[in-house]
Amino acid sequence: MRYSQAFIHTLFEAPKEAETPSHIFLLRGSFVYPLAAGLYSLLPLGHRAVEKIKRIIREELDAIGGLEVTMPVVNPAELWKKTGRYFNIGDELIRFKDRRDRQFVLAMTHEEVVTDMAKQFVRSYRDLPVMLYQIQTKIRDEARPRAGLLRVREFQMKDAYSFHPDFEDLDGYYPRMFNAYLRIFARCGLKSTPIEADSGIMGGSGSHEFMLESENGEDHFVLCPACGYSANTEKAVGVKPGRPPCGEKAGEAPALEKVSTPGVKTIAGLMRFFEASEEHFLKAVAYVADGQLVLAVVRGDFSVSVTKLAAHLKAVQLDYAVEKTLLETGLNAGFLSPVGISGVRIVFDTSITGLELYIAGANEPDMHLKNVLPGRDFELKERADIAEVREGDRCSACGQADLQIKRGIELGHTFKLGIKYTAGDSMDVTYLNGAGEPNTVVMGCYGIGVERLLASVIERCHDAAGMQFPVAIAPYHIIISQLGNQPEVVAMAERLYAQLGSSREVLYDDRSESPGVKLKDADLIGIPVRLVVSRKLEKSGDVEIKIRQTGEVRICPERDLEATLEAIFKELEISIQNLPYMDERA
RNA sequence: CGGGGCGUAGCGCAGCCUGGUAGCGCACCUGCCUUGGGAGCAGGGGGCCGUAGGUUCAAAUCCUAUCGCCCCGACCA
Repeated sequence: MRYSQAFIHTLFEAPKEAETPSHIFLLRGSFVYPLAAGLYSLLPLGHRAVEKIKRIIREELDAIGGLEVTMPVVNPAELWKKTGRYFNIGDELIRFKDRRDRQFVLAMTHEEVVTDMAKQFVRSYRDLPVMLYQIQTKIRDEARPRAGLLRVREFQMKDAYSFHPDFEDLDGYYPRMFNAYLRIFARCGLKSTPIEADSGIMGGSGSHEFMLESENGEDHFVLCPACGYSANTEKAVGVKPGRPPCGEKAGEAPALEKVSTPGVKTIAGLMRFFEASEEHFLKAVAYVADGQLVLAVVRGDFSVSVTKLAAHLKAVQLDYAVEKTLLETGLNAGFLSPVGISGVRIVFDTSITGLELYIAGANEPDMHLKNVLPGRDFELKERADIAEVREGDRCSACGQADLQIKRGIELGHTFKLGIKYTAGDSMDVTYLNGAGEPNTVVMGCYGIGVERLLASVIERCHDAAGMQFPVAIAPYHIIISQLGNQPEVVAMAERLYAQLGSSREVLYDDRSESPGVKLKDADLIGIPVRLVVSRKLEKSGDVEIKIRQTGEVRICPERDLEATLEAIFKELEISIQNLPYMDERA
């Protein structure tokens, strides 16, 4: 492709809205063009890179028996009502009516549609297992799109769904998908960290998110440097350290004491007032879980994990309680306390024990309670792990090291769905087993955001000058930068373009721009191999080869060029195939 | 949805406080010249100052409303 015809319009300066590297370079490099918040067109370069990612995904999924399909984005609402998601999902799901006033949704994922297909066609155990996948547009009215392609409202997702005769078969299949995911990300040049993810109300027996460690990610996960335990902070369990002795012995506990704390509003203020550190306080937070008021209580040095609390309560909808709700129940926002209230479900975190004294709110303005003893001053009935794990908490898996908290981008998610969508009270999908008895089909589902994967590669592979694509997903393999427009230079560049074009994807920069412009553009768009043709080189019959990733420069006689390039590409491609985590294939 | 910031040429910005003929750099077009890291000279085109009201003789500038975009948070199958 000739650069002058390639619809590439790079930007000298980064548009001001862009802050993360992938966002900046995607815009500057003419890969994407923004249409509205979280909506992007893919320009020719971006489109080519995305198509290459899709090809890798197809190869890996086909290799584990996947069958590609395409399902509609417009779905009848009826189907989504059957699984309950029409009601359970908030504004993120776009709902609308057609001209006949029939209700529809724009699919944000395709469990309903694919399960409907399975219901129609899976009759016998002979039809199982089967894995269907598609690479299709997903629409989600995200509350806050951000960072270019990292979080958008319309994107292409590879979503795969597997159907199994029983949980055992799903458990057997799941590692194959797990490893296909590792291979897909590795082939894109990324080392992904699989972490345990929340399964919450979804039930099922397991879920993994594949994270790319990145400061610009929006997810947090913990990692144990000793045993490798890793999990989303929403789910991760750490050892909660006991608190240092506070001078009082529980056995001879002093009586509950009400203390006036006029004007003391903040935790910091209370700590000064009582001359006590955070862990001596009870922190109570009020939520409304599916319409029911719930008080969550954690030790003062922890915070409530909304995900863990929702999972514990099996709640579909969990929101902070508004002050009005609290007043109606006789509770006082800001001075919430488990002491002396009734008729409200209270969940205590496991950090709270009946052996320590605490300071708590008094449920009335400007009053706190001292010497609060769980078990004596309130019933310590419902205890669960509802606190968010913290950096430095001891690993609960091995007990050997302190957990680290990392930021990451979620590249993909695999999920043992179980029978959430196939159960009798959902879409009721059954097959006949060998004995002629009806059994419920068991499902798994697996997703990868394609454009996010592209952005993630750039987050990881770039320098100050621009992107540095691995060969496998670069929009072109080679860029020929013709410097100078003397006839013999042009002739040489044209010759190389014609010659190399048969075996490689070549972008030929034929513009009559100054050398600086061409070289900067070549760096910016991250083509792995750059060939320079100039008057000086032409005279000696040489071509300059520069490898984008390493910056290595070689001068090569024209007659040796093809062989040299093949050797270079072999090396570049092998260096990806040989990454250590490729050995994790099952 | 809460907090903050920004809307002036394709991009980056100045002008706004203190109202009075809309500017700069890059990009774009024409010509000459130049070709190893975003060249030079000359000429040229491009604007409903986000939108709508209001104040005023006069509004990019002051007031009100509204829309859009970005960042932080909440939320996120």
